[in-house]
Amino acid sequence: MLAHFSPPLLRKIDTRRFVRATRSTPREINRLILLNLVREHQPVSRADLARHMDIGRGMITSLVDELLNDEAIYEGATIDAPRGRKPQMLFVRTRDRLVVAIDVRFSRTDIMLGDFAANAITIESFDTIVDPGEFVRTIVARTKRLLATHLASGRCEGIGLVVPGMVDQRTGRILNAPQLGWRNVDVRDAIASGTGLPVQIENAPIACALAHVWLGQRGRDVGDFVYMTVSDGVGCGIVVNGQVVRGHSHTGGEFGHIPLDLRGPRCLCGNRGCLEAHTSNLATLTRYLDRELSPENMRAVLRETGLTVGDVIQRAQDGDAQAIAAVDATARFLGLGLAMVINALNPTQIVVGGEITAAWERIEPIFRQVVRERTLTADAADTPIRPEDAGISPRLRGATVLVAAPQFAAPRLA
Amino acid sequence: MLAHFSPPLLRKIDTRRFVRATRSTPREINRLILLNLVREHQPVSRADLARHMDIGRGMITSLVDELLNDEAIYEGATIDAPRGRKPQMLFVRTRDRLVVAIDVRFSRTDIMLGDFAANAITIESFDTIVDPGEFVRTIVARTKRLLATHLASGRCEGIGLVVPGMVDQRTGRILNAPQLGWRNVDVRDAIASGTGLPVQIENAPIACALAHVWLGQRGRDVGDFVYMTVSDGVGCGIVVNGQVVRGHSHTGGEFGHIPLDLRGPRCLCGNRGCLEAHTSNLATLTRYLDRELSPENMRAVLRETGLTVGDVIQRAQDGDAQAIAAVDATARFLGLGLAMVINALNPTQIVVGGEITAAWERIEPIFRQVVRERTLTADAADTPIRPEDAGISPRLRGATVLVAAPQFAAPRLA
DNA sequence: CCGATTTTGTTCGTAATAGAAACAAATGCC
DNA sequence: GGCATTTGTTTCTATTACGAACAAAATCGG
Repeated sequence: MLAHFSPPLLRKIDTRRFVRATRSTPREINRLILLNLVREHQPVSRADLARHMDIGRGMITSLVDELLNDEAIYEGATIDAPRGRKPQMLFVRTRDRLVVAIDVRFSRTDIMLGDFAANAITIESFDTIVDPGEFVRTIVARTKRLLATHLASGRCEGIGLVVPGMVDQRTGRILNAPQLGWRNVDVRDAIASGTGLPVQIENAPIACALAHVWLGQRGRDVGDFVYMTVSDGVGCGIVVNGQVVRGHSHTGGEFGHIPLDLRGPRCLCGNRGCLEAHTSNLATLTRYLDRELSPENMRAVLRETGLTVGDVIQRAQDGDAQAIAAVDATARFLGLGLAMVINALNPTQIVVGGEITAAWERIEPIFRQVVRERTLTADAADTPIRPEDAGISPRLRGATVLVAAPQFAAPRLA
Repeated sequence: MLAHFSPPLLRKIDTRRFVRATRSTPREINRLILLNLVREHQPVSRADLARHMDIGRGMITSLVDELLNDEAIYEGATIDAPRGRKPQMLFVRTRDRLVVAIDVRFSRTDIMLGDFAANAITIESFDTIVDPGEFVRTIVARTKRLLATHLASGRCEGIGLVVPGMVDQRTGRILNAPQLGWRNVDVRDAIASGTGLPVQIENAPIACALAHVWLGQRGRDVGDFVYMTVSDGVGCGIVVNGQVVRGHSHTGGEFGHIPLDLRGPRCLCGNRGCLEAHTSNLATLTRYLDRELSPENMRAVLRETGLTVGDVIQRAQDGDAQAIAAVDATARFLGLGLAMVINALNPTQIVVGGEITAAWERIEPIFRQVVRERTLTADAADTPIRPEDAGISPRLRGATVLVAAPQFAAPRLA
């Protein structure tokens, strides 16, 4: 008998769109498992793989031959062993498989040429173009130039595009990206036909969560966690049972617009008291400036003062009482948001990304206290909450994963 | 190549505990698909199944023979057809496969002997026994008597136990059931050894969600939805990507203790302003009585007045202004809770269970208005919200499903 | 230096099984 | 009663997991 989930998740087979097993199904599954084992244990020998999979070495030879043929993996040097024939090590091919990763933000757009492991070859940056047609033309031109310049580095397998908004995965359309003013815009197909490359598009928090799943530390359990971005907006990428939660109409993870206080500050979404209106960069900034947060005066505030949250955090660290108060208040509200996520989903951990993580040492004890007060069990209260690792933009890493991960992801079956 | 999720869910294969495919894997998968097809399309012929699965009839004959041998299905009569040989219909065996379903609530416990389709043979009810040892002895004795009395009805395949609290599926222990005062109590293994039957235990909202998945209308999409119980407590059973969400420490779905208003009424959990403190039966009742909701005076209020939410709803329907105000307020707060769920998970639908559904026609327009105000897209605002169908207790149906569903659920693979 | 030992990787034979096609059975129609 | 039509079974074949034998490559001990 096949093993069932252990806790039983009791997934019902959808009798309208199931995937039947064929004679080649076991081979495809095992080949994929093998590829993932190489990915996580490389360098690794065939004999090691046989032990990991509890399968004969003969089977491994045949599966490895297929993967070598497909250029999914390659053979490296033999390695010293204490006794016996020296094993030949296997590696996943990443260096010469290229991805164009694009991160579109409110003011700036980054475009990176990198390999399958999200190692950057070049990064360019330019002011975000709000007109969709112009945006597509620029992306196509820059992509072509990048690839022409780095022709020798390898073959480009696709373009990953991360946008600040909701994406309909079926059509590839951007349903709503308030920061860009885009509603029901299709840039995916235009870029794909312009460049001749497959384009994957995804909303930012989900892309960051995927980056964490696929490029996080080896061996870390990433089956159930939440990635919370606290930046211009506040949103969550949710991973449950190893899979991303997109929601029925692609608007899952919008914890940012759950109200903390019905009498709270006005939010850009039009309501009052949203989590986002309490904890976004703009919320912290306006709190520091003692101004009202509203769609109307937001750009004005930014222009007049030229301040960013980074500045407020810096001033807080320099002892500015007003800045300390503003950041601490953000930390308290963030605690309520985190408690909300914990109560709703009880993830193994929450990863927090965004500028506010620069003040981690200050905010951590504050939000932790609130989380303790607002959760029901000791385990839940102790849910690990970590800041996103610094380094390459998690969104560019996410964009890369959009192209690379499908080659490694588990198939749908039954 | 195997089909990938479409939208790509990019499930990463867990390289520490994957399930490898063997030579018999395709057969087991296809056998399970076949069984589910019979379940959803019965009565159904072999030729029909071959068309559904896009597979040769020979294959079907052989798979059906296996299922007949295992007594998972049975052959019924032949059916009239316009031309050709009359098809022989197949059915899933449910009538003579028995389940003891137990629903433990705050004051009463129900125990039902039913078949695999949750058709009741007998239902008994008794005052809930709070002492775990005494509880186990009573359950064991009643189970034995039930089975002895109805020996002829079939073979009992297990006991399903639904409790108002968090359950650790690994150990089967009840971590915390505030209404019963149980903390880290193991009744599962005691009942199992006392009766010699396998016992499945689950928390109430998840069990109700599972009942909806497995016993809901045929052909309805149940891959992404939330079951919200609004009763003594307020909790959610979450189903995402076809699977139940339990959470890392088994405390997922606790939307009831997310605050709506930090200055709101005190909640039994110790905090202020929880959704539950605004919308539970007790919250509605105390609001009607204009009393404060608090752990201390709650039982007193119940004893003094002898009132239930049912009474308040009845009075509201009879035109009692105070009752109308109380119910309408509950509806508004419920709207905030529903909006919270929609923003967080964007489910295809939300099913609401509990006494409050008796006032559906009154509360529906009120919470719908709040949901519209507090959601971000038109699709989200229009999320179908339905009351639980009346009839057999959804919790007893859930208890039955705990025993029956594992025989039909999709296997873990890769 | 050479055989024994150990470990890695390959090849080959066997049993199981999906898939296809032929066959048998049952029914209505002309 | 043949013939068409549909259902269900049987038979055959190509594929493939699995196991075992085999070959290769290294160390070690005498």
